[in-house]
Amino acid sequence: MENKDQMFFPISSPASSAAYDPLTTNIMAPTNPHVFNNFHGNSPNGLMDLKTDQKFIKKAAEVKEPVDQNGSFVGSETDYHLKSSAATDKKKEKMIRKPRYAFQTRSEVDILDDGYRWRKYGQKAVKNNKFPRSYYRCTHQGCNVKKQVQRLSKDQTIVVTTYEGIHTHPIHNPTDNFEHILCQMHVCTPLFKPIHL
DNA sequence: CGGTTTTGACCCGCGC
DNA sequence: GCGCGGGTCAAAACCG
Repeated sequence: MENKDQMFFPISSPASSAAYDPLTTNIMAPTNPHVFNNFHGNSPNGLMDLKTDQKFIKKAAEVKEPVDQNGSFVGSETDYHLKSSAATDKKKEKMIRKPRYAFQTRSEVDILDDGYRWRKYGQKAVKNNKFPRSYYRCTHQGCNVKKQVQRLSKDQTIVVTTYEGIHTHPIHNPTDNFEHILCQMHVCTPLFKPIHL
């Protein structure tokens, strides 16, 4: 497969903007507001029939890596099953997982501003990858959406962002953000597809 | 001073 | 049972 770039938004980003400032960064988003509206469940033709109260339990096989050997995106399905009666309440709570969606973009910066405000709560080294994975949580009160951001080791220009959960509130700064997005884009939306994990 | 980032520790599930 | 890897916590540092 030589055409692996077709799934990406090639984004020309100012290399100086390496640091993430959610209050001032309005550029370099990989997608458009319609896509992200799906994440808080406002879209009538919502993303793959999301349900806001969807509750699953993680099966043994968790999603490991949303990208295949070719460097192309893979929407490998997260394996979920119903609660086991044997588990304790606390364990059950821990095992609940929300649907996850991964985006793959080509960008010089790790943090792609999607209009929401995020707080970083962790960073981990990833096996077989010289780049760390960062963990973020939505800062909006009551919104428990998380995302993970990491680069591919074999192509450091590619950033994989994995979202978990659905926003329960409107986008932080939709209009300004989209203006910048359009300015930054080289390719348009039809090539961009969120994949259900 | 309040919100965010950093980072080591901790927990848990899984494979061997 | 043990080690490894992924994910989260939380205290300290940082910053506007």
